[in-house]
Amino acid sequence: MAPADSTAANELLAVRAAELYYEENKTQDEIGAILRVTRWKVGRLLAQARERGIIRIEIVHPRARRLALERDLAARFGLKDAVVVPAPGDDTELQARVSEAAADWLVSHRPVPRLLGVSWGRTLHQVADALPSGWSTAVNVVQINGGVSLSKRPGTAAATAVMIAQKAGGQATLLPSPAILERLETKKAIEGDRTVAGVLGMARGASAYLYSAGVADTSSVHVDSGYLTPADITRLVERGAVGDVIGRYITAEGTIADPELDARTLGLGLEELRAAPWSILVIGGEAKHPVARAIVTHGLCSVLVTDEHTARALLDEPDAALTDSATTSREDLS
Amino acid sequence: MAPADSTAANELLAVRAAELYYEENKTQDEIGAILRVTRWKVGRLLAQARERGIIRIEIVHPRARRLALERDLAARFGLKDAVVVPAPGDDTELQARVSEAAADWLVSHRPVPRLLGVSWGRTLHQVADALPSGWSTAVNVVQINGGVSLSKRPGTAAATAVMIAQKAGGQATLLPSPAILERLETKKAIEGDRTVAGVLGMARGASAYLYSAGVADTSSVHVDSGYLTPADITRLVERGAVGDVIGRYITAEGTIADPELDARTLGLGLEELRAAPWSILVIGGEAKHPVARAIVTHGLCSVLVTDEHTARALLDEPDAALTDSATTSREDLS
DNA sequence: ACCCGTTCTGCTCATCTGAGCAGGTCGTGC
DNA sequence: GCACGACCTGCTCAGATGAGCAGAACGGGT
Repeated sequence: MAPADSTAANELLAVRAAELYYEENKTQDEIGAILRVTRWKVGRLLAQARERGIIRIEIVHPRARRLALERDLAARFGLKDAVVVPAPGDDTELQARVSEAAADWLVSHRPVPRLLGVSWGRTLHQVADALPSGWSTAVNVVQINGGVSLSKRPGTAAATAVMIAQKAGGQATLLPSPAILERLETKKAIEGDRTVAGVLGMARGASAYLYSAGVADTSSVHVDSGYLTPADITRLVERGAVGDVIGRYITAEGTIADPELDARTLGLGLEELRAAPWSILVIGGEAKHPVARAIVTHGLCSVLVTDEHTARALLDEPDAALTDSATTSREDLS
Repeated sequence: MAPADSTAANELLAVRAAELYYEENKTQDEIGAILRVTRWKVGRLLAQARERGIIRIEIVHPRARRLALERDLAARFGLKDAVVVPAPGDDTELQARVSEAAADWLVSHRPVPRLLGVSWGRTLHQVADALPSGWSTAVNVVQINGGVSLSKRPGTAAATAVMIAQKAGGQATLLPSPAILERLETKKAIEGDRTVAGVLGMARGASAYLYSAGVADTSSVHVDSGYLTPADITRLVERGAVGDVIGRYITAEGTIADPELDARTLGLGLEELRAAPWSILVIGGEAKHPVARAIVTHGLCSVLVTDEHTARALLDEPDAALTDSATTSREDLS
């Protein structure tokens, strides 16, 4: 190896070259004249400076993306696509950016889905909002899980689906049913209803699913909507639930946390999500890291739209194959 | 003007183009294919992105410099040269970087000074330390103000000068005298001494001066060395002193704060500094902003080596000459 | 002293990129 | 309805840049 002295001298030269090139907009030739080296050496110095991270290039824009993270996510979890946006400090702003990015993805995604299955929630509503009118032509929309009929703000679930369809000049088909039923028989009865069965059938044939996920805590929409009590949530958490996917609470291992409750939950199943050609998960924020990990590591989505912190959290975790990750996830419960 | 929609669409395109160009190292041609625009448009989008500040390029390195600030400083204060280094959080580190930058400047400065006049102090000592052995050939060094004979660490003033000379393979000539004398007669007597007069004469003929400056407070080396009492400092501050330059306390207006004290101070005068072809001020840190401003605005240095915060502080201050058009001149800087 | 592998240097050449220009597009005012 | 001007687009062409190569310089081992 060359003596340390020459390395250090080169590094200093590289810094000077970088300053002149990037801050002063000089050509490599001019820089060569100033630093008394050939222009080829200037080129090499700049290449070194870039490699060593002396030059930091950042794209500062709310709509910027983190392509490197996207590539890593797709490779690590076998995703068809990933979208990662920079995370602002503000959590509300973060949700907005992630939703906007999801809307962007939908707009530019080809082929355009003939029929889009959607869930509902705050995130999905923001995605709908962010979609430009006429974002596509004749995309029909179908709900894939029960709505919020008990909600304090009734109709938001329906409004989301309708808005998405309307803006694409298509029709929305709503699932006229609560998300979770109190009794299994009721659920079966509703499921057996011709209309409901028809919608579910249509939903199963959708060419893409768009959904978000909730956290298993008392701030959940399910509690808010009256479908679950705080006590239900506590029980779910005791059973290892990290959050819900289209109404179904799952554990870190990607399994149903409470089969009895799940049986009373109306809508598409996890397997249908997993089997779909395009299942797009839109999720952002620190609180959702555990659910996001559960979904992504168990193949429940094929496209992930998220923020860079979530992306890094997912990538930092050693591979799920390691057994002791189970014990680790238990600690989350305490 | 074009409709807002197209502007926004362009901005988004510009962001995508920037990502592909700077993060993915794609050519403008490839980007054009991806974004479905011509490669010329990609070039224009990138230019726009750069103009609008969407792309931020930063050089992260301890030896990096702030060339834009250097240019502004030189233009604003009529300096022959300026060196501005990025400021780390740590103040000790900052001093080290500024000193190192001063050493770098000396090493690469042409023509090499035949005789270099130096002051002393912590900063100067660090500069000496940072100089590489053999940084130049046959540069002789002469002290330009009295030393710290009363100091708790005697000899550091001498050591600084000697080290600088030694590393350049030259001779150091020391000024064998205290910095400030108690009585005017003593000062005159010493000044009249053949040796001292000879050194001072030599100092007046130096081709460059290298010095730092002290703050007018009780942490000053002069107090530490016993030349001044805290009470003296208080009196100086009352008279408007902001700090000392080669032992002489000056006000923000660039004038001698206390002529009586100044008369008892042995060494080069301010006028000699001002008249010198190369007078290099090495100064860094928040506390020294006022002295730095006094020196720089009154032409006492022709080369300034400092940190970016000090540089910005100097530049932010509206010009002393312009009273009401201060805001206008701010805009000019952008 | 000599050889060999590694790194560095300056070069050619093909490619990439920005400046500048002619023609097209759009909105505006008469 | 039409002409005008501002802006945008795609182009030519020259200058800037990176890949790849042959020879030089260097360091270490025998």
